[in-house]
Amino acid sequence: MSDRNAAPPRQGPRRVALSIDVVALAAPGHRLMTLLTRARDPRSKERWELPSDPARGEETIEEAAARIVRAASATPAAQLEQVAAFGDRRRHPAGAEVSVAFLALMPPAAVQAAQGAASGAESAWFALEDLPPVAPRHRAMIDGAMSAVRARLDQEPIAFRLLPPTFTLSQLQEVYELLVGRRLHKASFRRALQAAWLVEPTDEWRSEGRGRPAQLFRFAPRRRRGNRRGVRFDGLGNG
Amino acid sequence: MSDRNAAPPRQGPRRVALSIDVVALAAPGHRLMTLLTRARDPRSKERWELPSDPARGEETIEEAAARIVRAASATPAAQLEQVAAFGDRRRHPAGAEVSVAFLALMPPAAVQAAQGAASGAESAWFALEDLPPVAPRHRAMIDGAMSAVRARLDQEPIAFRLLPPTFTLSQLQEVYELLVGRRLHKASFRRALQAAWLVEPTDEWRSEGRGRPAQLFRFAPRRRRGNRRGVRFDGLGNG
DNA sequence: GACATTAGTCGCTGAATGCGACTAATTACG
DNA sequence: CGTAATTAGTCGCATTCAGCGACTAATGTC
Repeated sequence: MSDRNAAPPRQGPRRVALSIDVVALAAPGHRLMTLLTRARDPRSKERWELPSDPARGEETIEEAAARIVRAASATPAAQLEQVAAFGDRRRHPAGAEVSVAFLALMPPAAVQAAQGAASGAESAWFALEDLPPVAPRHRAMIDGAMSAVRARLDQEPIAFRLLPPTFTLSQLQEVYELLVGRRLHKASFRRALQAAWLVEPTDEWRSEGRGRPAQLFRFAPRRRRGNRRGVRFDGLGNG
Repeated sequence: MSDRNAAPPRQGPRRVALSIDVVALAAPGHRLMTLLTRARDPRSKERWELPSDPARGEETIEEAAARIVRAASATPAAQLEQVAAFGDRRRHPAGAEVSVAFLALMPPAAVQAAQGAASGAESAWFALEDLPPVAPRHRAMIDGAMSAVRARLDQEPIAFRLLPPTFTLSQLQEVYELLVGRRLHKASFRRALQAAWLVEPTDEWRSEGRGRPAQLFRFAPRRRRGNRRGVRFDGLGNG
């Protein structure tokens, strides 16, 4: 991608201060969490911000996002998706004119790994409903990332990237409930799941304290005779 | 992280050659069309490219997209939506390292206006299935724009922006069919439309040559008791 | 051993979808 | 004229699908 700073005709578009910012999302316990880093600019109004950095010379913006996640978290992202570019006048902590936001889906292990670190670490996980103040552009990115999640939830296997490789259907349902923001009916959820051919059972069972043990499943999508059929719920009540 | 090779705090992110590019979409006759401009760089491999320009100093990226449309077409966009940022290694005609693609929904009048202009004009409309070669990044943007259209078609009033203020239901169905890329069943389409409370009839009728005259409708969405209900079709056959 | 707790399934009801077949109103053509 | 062709618009059936309560199953707690 060319920095043809040589002589002739055109030397490419105007140069703009551009940042890549990452909304890392995890669902460890019973709530959604995101990863923030300490403000690097001591004059910054807010004390926390999204992991962010400019893209380097020969780096793709998606590669940059992956690197930024690795720098802020011990665990790499299970999946990276672009959210949008933000080029309005909302303030960015590093003063970027334009920023590209990425959504990083993180396995629950990423949060547990961070818990072990010292509490004075450079980055920490926060519950989404209880975030510290962040710069306006970062707030817009977080909101935009959650909207994107809800919009794509029934098209892409987002929930599975927030779970360990093997999980119970109750765990899966809980993640879906966190993402769509309401309770789902158990029987309907499982029926929709079966129709979508997304999971297959393992022969393991987990007994988690009280109650009947649950069967473990793994993510195993099957393209069944071209019937791409997402997991759709319209208005499931409480279950 | 960051090239902090300088001395004091931080002086904002690295500057990157950034362009704003627009996929203008229209549905004048029985096919989808997009607007291309003549390649501005005489050494360019391709002779046509998407309307494109860097964002100016105090301009929002969306404002820049609106300006770019106005520069390439006499008619302004009926609606602008961001598609995505493209920052991979695919070639951009102006050598931009990162580009933000916008989708511009254009009324049919935009194409008729352009037909009147001289054939040697700086921009021209091309049928989507029969585009001249464009740079790889522009091709990716066009494909991405069409994917975005299909993904958002049942959430947002995209089809209406491609129609004149008043239209027949057959016209509306044709636009939907062009956008989703398959035929729809007439009765099911109208039923879904009615359930979504998106149109209201006018008292005008249009007789278009042979056949029974059709009633004209206008776009008039109603938030009916909180039932946000898009126009959903799963597998409508031919009608 | 009764009870609480969690997992998993069944089956009914009402709503939504796929689709063919119908009526309606106009032009084309002999 | 009158009949066919053409486009608009509606009806109603058969099937599928979503919402939901109620049930059984397997474990731990007291």
